[in-house]
Amino acid sequence: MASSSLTSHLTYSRKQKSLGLLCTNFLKLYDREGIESVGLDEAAVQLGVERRRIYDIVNVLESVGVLSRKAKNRYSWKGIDSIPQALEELKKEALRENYENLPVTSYECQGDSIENCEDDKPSDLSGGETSQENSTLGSVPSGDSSFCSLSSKGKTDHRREKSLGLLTRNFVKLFLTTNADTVSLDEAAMLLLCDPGSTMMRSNEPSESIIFFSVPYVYNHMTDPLFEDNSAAKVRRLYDIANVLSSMNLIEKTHQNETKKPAFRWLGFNGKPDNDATVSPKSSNFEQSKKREFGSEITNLEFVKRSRLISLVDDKPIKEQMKHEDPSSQRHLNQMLEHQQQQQANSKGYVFGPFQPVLQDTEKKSLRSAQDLEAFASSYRPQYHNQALSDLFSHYMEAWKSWYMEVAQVNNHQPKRNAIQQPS
DNA sequence: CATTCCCGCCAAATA
DNA sequence: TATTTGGCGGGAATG
Repeated sequence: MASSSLTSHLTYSRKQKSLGLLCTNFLKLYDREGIESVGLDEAAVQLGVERRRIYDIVNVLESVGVLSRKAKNRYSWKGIDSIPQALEELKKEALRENYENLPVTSYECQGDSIENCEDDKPSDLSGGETSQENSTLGSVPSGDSSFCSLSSKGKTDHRREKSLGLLTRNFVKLFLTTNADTVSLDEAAMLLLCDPGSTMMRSNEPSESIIFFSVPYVYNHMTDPLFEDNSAAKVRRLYDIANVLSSMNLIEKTHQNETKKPAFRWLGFNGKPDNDATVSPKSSNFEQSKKREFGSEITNLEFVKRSRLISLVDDKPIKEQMKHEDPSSQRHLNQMLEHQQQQQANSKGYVFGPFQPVLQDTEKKSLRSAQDLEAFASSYRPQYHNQALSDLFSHYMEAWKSWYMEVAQVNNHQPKRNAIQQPS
């Protein structure tokens, strides 16, 4: 009770606590001179969110080079300016991986690593949810480790490296290695986190280059037999990532073909100006080095936060208090802040528009060469990162082909429920 | 109804 | 062991 809300009926909105907004605030709070390291606890307190949330954004941010894990509870701040560098790095890495897997179609090495996500779905009888603790067996140590990036192979095979960070990287790579700048949610979902135990694939002739963007109808994991109930759940991670990424204007949410399915468009660094009412909207012809600025000045957020921080800090572990103390008040406060922010931030979620649009000469040069490589790679047919993805890709290519044909022949109503399962 | 995605339980990973 | 990380999916808000 006692919610009051005399001044304004704060209609609770999910937007107010989205990861995107959180990311924006995070950036606004730390992306400035003088910051060289951030503590998770402070961040959580400053932003008024639970620890868990910080992990989320920090993980995706790290994938883009904004942060770097330094130690427990500590990250070193690299800054937004480090993004292009990181992207370049990612691109190179992606291309490298592609070359490795280029000559596909024949998996000589026995290997036959099970790799990839779990789910497997052993025979077992369907149903039976409650809890899936029988996870073991399927996931034996070693297994995947499918991603290459520098080193890190033996040692503690990050059992954990299965999502978010990796997912983000792959997601970005997808854009970096493709000339198409738009990918639908479903496609991304399928490429990044689908993994049926399928083994078929043959990919005899990839005549088409990128099928993605020429597929007549959009793929929908909800109705894909290969997706099988589970896995569809992981799409949630994509949403998370997408939100954070779009808060930095690295990508944009759109629609594949006009009233079609949702998709993401790659904006890259120095995203797009978009209608942002911050400072000079479009007066400057050149993207003069106007430095990125996230909404120029934070709202009076700092004040309140500060006060709260202080009061809490006063003399004991903040988070302790936060946790045990009735969270409603804090939450309330927090909501107010976010609300304010959001208001000033237009109703689109973009708070800071163009940031650091100019590239260094060196970087430009590097980019150029990278671009060449990319073109080369593209003309040579796109291939995807991890072998896992490559496999998946070819596999789906086949599936798509059949679907395509089917659709082309019938060309009636939407293709629904295609008999494609049971590849073997 | 379908899509988007926040919340936070609880298990690995670490200190 | 205690704490830190962070999968994972229920289910509420939103379209």
